[in-house]
Amino acid sequence: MENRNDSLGILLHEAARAVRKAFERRVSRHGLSSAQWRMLVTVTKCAEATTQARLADLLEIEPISVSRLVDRMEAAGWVERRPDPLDRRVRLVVPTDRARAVHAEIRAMADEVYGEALGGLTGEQRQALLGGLSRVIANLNEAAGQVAQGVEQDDNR
Amino acid sequence: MENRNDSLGILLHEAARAVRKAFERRVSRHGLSSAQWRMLVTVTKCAEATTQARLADLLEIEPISVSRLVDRMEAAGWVERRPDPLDRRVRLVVPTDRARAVHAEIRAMADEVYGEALGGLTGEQRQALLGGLSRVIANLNEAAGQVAQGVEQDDNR
DNA sequence: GATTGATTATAAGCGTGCTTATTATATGTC
DNA sequence: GACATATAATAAGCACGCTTATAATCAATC
Repeated sequence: MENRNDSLGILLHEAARAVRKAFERRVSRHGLSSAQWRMLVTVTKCAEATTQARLADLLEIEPISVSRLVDRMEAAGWVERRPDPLDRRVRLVVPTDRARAVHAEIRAMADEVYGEALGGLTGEQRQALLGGLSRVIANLNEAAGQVAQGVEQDDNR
Repeated sequence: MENRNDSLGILLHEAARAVRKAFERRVSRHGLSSAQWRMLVTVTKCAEATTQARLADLLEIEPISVSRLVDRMEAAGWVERRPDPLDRRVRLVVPTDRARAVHAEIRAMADEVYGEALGGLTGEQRQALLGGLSRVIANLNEAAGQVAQGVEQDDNR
């Protein structure tokens, strides 16, 4: 505890876990995990029903992870799966009425956790923290892309 | 590319994952995961053999998580378990010769990842990021401690 | 119409964390 | 010495991420 090794990796690991646990402690009476909350936010944000493949893209997790997360959330009554009349491969995911009902409440809890986490930091320091995190993500994702696709010519999007 | 909802929780989650994956990609030929590397650093730092309970405390994970992590690391030849002559409940954990041999090399890889992650940030910005993370951890751990105390008082009718 | 290749979702199995419960051993008190 | 309590390690089973592999369906081409 005293002489903690404060390397970037360990700090990120611990901070992410602390936020996750603080959120889950607060939301425990709803029985919603942090990963499920991320899913619920994303599903709700998409105005209409959403394919699991699109959810995997938005959440940046693998399709199989979406599949099992939706399994549990469907069992818990947070989302429903509906067949797509246009494509029989697809199962569209939509939030349940119950999910829509508690959305604002849980959103407020999440904001409360963020406020608690950032307590004692000035607006400038908060900006520096969030900006630094964004930069770290961008740096490493860029590097990952280069490694994955080798030395490929420039992207023409 | 991805201009997304940059809430603290999501940024932390993604940054921690990006660092973890960047590290594991680099160290993959050693077959050492990020969690195992944290364990190895901690075990090596403790000059003498260490109990699993102490490791759980240092790593801030549960004893059962240590037990299974050590299981896998023992099978992979990174650490050994030895009986404690003074207390037959205890199994002392020590790094193997092989672990000591590659320690410096992997340390360098980790530093490389951190450098890559922090690329483009000034020294001041890096300080702000690391300081902000420390503050977040401290804020939430303090809050968790208070909640734990409250529960203890409330729980006995 | 049949074949080929993508895409969508899922299955199987693993790593890492958790909660809760169990076993073996130490330790303090009568 | 016997008993109650605390501690060290592990077991069982779950959530959530991953890799690799498979079935069903769609789209395009022959």
